[in-house]
Amino acid sequence: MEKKFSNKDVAQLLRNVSAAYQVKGASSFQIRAYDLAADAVEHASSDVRALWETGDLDKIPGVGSHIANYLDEYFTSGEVRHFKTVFKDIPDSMFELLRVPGIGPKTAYKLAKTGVANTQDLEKQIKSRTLLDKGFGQKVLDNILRGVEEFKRRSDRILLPVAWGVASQVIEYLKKNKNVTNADPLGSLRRKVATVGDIDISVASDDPKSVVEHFLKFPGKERVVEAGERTATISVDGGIRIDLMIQPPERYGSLLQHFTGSKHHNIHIRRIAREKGLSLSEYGIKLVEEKGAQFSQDTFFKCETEQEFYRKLGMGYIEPELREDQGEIEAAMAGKLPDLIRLEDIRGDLHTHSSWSDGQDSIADMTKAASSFEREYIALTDHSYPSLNYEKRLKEIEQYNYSQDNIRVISGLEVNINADYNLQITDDILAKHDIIFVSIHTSFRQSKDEMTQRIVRAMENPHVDALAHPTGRLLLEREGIEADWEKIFKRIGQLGKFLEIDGYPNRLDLPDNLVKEAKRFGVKFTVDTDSHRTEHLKLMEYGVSVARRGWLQKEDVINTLPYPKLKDILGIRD
DNA sequence: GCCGTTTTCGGCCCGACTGTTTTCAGTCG
Repeated sequence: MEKKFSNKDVAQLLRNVSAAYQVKGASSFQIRAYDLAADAVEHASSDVRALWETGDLDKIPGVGSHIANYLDEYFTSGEVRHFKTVFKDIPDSMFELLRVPGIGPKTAYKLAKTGVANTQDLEKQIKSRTLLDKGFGQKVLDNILRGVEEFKRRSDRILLPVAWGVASQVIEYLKKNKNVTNADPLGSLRRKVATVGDIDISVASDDPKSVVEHFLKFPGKERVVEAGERTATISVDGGIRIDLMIQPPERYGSLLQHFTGSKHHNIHIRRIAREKGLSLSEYGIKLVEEKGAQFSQDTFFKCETEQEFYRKLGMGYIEPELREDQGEIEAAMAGKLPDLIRLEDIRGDLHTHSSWSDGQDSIADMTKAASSFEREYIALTDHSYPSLNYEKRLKEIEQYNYSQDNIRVISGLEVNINADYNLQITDDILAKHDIIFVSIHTSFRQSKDEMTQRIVRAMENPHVDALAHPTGRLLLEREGIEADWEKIFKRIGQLGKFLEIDGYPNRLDLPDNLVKEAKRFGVKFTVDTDSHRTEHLKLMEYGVSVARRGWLQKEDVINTLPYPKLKDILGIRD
């Protein structure tokens, strides 16, 4: 029951209203209003139902008085009378068919009306040619069928590092064409969102035709979805779509800016541009009407770089990770953008596992590998299994520190917070280690109040330093826990303790929006890999990308400190 | 339906590709 009211469910409801409006030919602005509200709800940093409870629904940008009233009715009674009339005469199957790529509201409606029950039925009916004489041409049906096949195969989203890997291969391949002067990822991938839907790539070239031809021959290609003059789309293994966009080098900045998004960021800056009489596109900045005397009538700025693009709009350069319309535009205009943390700022990794618990490699191997990444220190934080021989493990770490001076090894543990609020092991064992992470690994579905208490009590234990992967989410697998984050952040801030940003690919936890929130409470962070084998140690960049999306600077993150300072802050004795 | 540093009314981002109803609609990003 509770699931029906998640942000994702509410967003889906609003998208369905938008689709129904499109079928019924409502005003395009009304349609867009529902789409924007749906996006805003889906990406809101708070639970939409919690906002409703406190009467703060209209604080979500894009949700105004009308939609707020409808949602009030929805949360109160489970349905909305107005929406029911909107959905009248529209078969339910339309909304399922909409999930197939290439099928929009109009087509979905038409299919549903001809009696297509769902995607399986759609596939069957296309193959048995029953739809041919019902207003669909062969080419359209072929295209839909390919969409259905793709839909069946693909999972909704891809983990950031997986997408990054595919994109890197494509970019490397593209650069083999001598007409390609530059190539970069675009979209949510470039903004380093935790999961991405498809892969967009930009290319700077004066010979787009040859680049498109080259792209269509990419070795991993499954099929060509479309191919034009300066854009093309292919799909690769697993139904992942790769979009290519090409502009000449002198417009490359405009292209990057346009397709990096986010949609909301671009809508906002275009609104600001319009107020200045400017129109923005992937071709550049164009003067549409004279307002003030800054520009002559025929001015057109192509923008070779994004820096130039933002400068022309009177803003500082906005890093891609910030482009979510979460205050970065205002900050850019006021010259108050943060100086974001970089991968090079990281000096050590504070959350890793060895073969003492569930890791694959020995402490010596983990440490050598960390040293090869030029880390100054590494904390081994094995799980606090009750059966572990803690004394022997501590001895091994101590001896290892004596045996070399390339890297400092810090003795640590990752300790479960039990459902009864107690920690997995006793304080006397905790006291013998230099860093203690606590984390939730059981009873994920406790009530919000219990969960909040559980975490706060654990953090109040004087031996505890940091909360590891705070929400416990597993991307594409499991939702995070429900807790009163504001309360938790406030308490951790008071205690002067730390929140972890876990960079493990399917965690990326604390999530970026909560990172930004926690920073407001003065909380400091540690960005770690949670490595379980030596190869994982290189995944630090993904943790850093979460930190950047959360507006963190170097000084917000304790493992940017040199060891002597880190030692002080963690209270490590010699 | 949303929204406000000239506005509570009158605007609302911009363009590519495909198929086909050859002047445009549908879909996508």
